Formats: sequence, structure tokens, C-alpha cells
Amino acid sequence: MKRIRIAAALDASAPMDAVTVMGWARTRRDAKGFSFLEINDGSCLANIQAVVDEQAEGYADLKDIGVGAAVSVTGKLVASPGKGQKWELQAERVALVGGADQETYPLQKKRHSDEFLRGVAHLRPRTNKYGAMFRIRSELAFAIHNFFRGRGFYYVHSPILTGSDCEGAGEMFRVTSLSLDEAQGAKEELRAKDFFGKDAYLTVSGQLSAEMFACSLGNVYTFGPTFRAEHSDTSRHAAEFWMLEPEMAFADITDNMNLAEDLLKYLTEFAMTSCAADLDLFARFVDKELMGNLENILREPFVRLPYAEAVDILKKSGKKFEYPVDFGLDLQSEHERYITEEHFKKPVIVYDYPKGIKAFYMRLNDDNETVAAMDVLVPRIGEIVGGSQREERLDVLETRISELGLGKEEYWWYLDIRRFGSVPHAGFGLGFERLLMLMTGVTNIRDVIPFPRTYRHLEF
RNA sequence: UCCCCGGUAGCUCAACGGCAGAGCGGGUGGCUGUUAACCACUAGGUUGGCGGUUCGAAUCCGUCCCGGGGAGCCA
Repeated sequence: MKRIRIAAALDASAPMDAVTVMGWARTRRDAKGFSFLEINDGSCLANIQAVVDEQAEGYADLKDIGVGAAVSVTGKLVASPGKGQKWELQAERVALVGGADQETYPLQKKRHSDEFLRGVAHLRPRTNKYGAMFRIRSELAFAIHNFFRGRGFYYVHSPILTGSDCEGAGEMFRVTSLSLDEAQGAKEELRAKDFFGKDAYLTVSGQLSAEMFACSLGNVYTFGPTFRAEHSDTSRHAAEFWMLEPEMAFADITDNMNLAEDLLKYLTEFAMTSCAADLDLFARFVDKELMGNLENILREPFVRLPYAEAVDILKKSGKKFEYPVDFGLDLQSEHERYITEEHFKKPVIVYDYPKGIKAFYMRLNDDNETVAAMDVLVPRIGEIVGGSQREERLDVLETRISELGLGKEEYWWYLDIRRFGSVPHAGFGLGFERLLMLMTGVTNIRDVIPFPRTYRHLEF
């Protein structure tokens, strides 16, 4: 089947003969003796308009070609006399490839609500909005690889199955090969019977793996699915999501902040230039302020704000917050939003958090009170990046582990990297879905994932 | 897990204690180089489930289910 993608056809510089387009009908407008058929094949947002007159082969099939039907049209690509499109396809032959019953096909020739489309997630990429979304998702994934490859980072495939329950980032999904019938008996017996002979989980983070490889290959990143069994039922959480986690050896928290800022600016610029047509849909129909917000990311350096100063700003704001503000307490959503949306009105990197509210592996600062952690806060999303310089001193790390009541044995390999050729290193995690929400103005994570998995929802 | 809002035709919604409606979509016919075309006709409902109050419930109450928003936790 020789065919031309619609994106290529609409981009033609001259008329063409014997062009075949295959795709799904978006709408059909009948006139006496001929019809306009709009076809989309997913290659771009735009449809191609085919003009089918009654002489064309297969004209009789046209009555069965409604919204959603798969069709093949062969003809001449000619300049369109009508308004709204440069090129159109003068059909010589039309064929119905796969019909769609108009009474039961769920998608109509009009706008649907996001809630409704979630119920037909298998069909929603056929809509303009979700087609655009998933093209942008694909493009930005490639942009991430481009960015890191261009800077000499290696892509590490961190494991998805893990035997350590100490990745330290929330509730984990347990993985077992035992059937429900076999899963009876004492814990030790079950472990012995199970596939790995020990407890197994789905990863919640690739960070620990990335640290190991940073301390070998230098600069690396992981980018893949991660899983959290939190009962978080919100528009910003999913049980399965993609996370990007770069890690750099011989790097400190400032290098880390620079990398995060460069990355966000690169991806923003990339989206605006390489996904312009698809992004425009979101700017027009989803978030009127989208382009302004994206330009705001590019325009100026991000604010770099020590946690202690953030607390001062919040205390002096005169704002009534639901949750208390004080040194040593974590910043709540409302606080982060105030700082980035109201006070600075641009991305803010908050760093040097009190050690009590951060993970054990973050590097203890000389003040003995704070750790070299950094969060990038952006308007509308809140925290998009969270990272730190890692504790590279064996004794300090061991003390932190025991302070927090964690078992040293579990971490033997993690500690080994501090035992043998330890170096300062730093990295961060970026939620890919939250990045997509930032880039498109979409406010629900379920609408930036092809088939979202959330608490109590495992459909498709 | 907690708080708030909602569930009525395929979709988006109206009716808010007294005969269940509109727009869009579907079907049929017409018309036009049309642009989410246009015009006419037409089909389509156990008002989320169960129970209660009432002469009478889509409407009030209870409960369960589902959807949305917010919070916590985080990415």
C-alpha cells in the first residue's frame, strides 16, 4: 500500500498526481453530485479535504463513510479554490477500508468533554486535542534524549522490578508470581515459594541505580515508568507515570540547579518551535495564557531562593494560609503556589531545606541543619523538579541512615559507592506528565497519559 | 483517606414538589465549492441504584455507586 502521510501532502510545494491518502473520516459534507470528505491520519493536526465527485470510482460507497470510518482516497493533489486550505485532494478513487456505525460510534463531529473522553480512551487520540497531546508527548520524549545526548549524558535503563523496598519514595506495588490460591501460609514460606525467593516490587524511582552509573559513566539519566501505590486521588497523581532522573558525578547542588533550569528552558523552546501547530490548539482552546506562561519560563533566569528566605517571604506576606509556616515545616501546596505565582510570578528554585523534612541521601550542609536539596516550583503546577546533591561521605550517610531508623544492610551496595572512589554527585527527578501539563496547560494528569492508571482505575 | 460540587436523551445542559425540554449528534428528504456548512421532518428517557417522606418526587431525606474539584502525600 503506497500512501503519503497527510502532513507530507499538506506540506507539498507543487501539485502531485496519483497521491493516495489513508486515514479516518472526520466529516463529510455532501453537495449535489459531489462531496467534501475531511480525512485525518494522525500525522498532524490538520485534515486533508478530499473532493469526491460522482464520476469518481467508489462514489457509491460514500454513503457509508461517516465520522470515524477508515478510508483510502487516491487522486490529484491540487491547489484548493476554497478558503481554509492550500491543498486539496481531487479524488479519482475512494474506498471504504473499515466502516463506523454512526449510531454507535462514540465520537461526534463536535467537542467532547475530557471526562467523557476518558471513558473512551481507546478512541480519544482520534480527536484533535488528544491527537495533538500525544504527538507532543512523543516529541518531548525525544527532546529529552536530544538534550542529554547533546551534553554527553548516557541513558541508563534502571530496573522496573526491584528487590529493595528502600527506594524511599512512597508506597510500592508488590510483585508476585504466586496465584491467589498459592498465596496461603506463613510469610517466610511464601517468600521462598515466590519467583525471586524474596519480596519484589515495582520501582518507585530509578535514582539509586542512576547514582551507581553516574559514579561510573560520569553523567547519566534514566527515563522510564515508575509506580506508586499511594491512594492519591488527585488530578496530579497516577499510579504509573514516567520520570526523568539525571545524575551527575563531580557535581554539586549549583550544577544541579543549572542543569534543571537549562533542561526546562530547552524543552520549552523545543515545544514552542517543534510542536507549534499542536501547541497552538492548547493555547486557543485549553489555556489562553499558555504562550505567556511558556515565554515566562524562557525570558529570565529562575529565582534561586534558600528555604529560610522562602519562609521569611511567606511570614511577611500578610497572607492567611491554611497551614502554618515556620522553619522546619515543609512547604505546602498553598505556600509553593504563593511563592511562584504571586510573589515572584516566575519559576523559583528553593534550596537548602531543613534535614528533618528531606530524604536520608541528601547531602548535609555545613550548618548541620539543612541539606543540599532543591525543588523547582513553577506557576500552576507547583513542584516540577525535586533533587539534591547526594551525601558522598560514608560516615555522614551511615549516621543519617541510623538516625532515621533504616537498616544499613539493605543499602550495602548504595554505601559501597561511598566506600570506593566516592565523589560529590547530584541529580534530580522530573515528572514527565507534569512537564506535559506545564507545556500544554492541561490540568488533569489523566489527560496527558495514553491510558492512565490511577487508584481504583485500571481500564484499557 | 478527608472536605466540597455533580449524575436528566448518544453528547452538553435546562426544568428545582405538580404533563421531562433545548441545542448538538443520529435517521430521512432538500439545497449549496462546502469549512464543527445550511433548511425541513423524524426517532430517541425506568431522570445513576436501592430505600424513605408526600395526594404527587428528576426535584426533599437516607444510603450505596460513579464523575469532577480541593486537601494531605508526592513527581
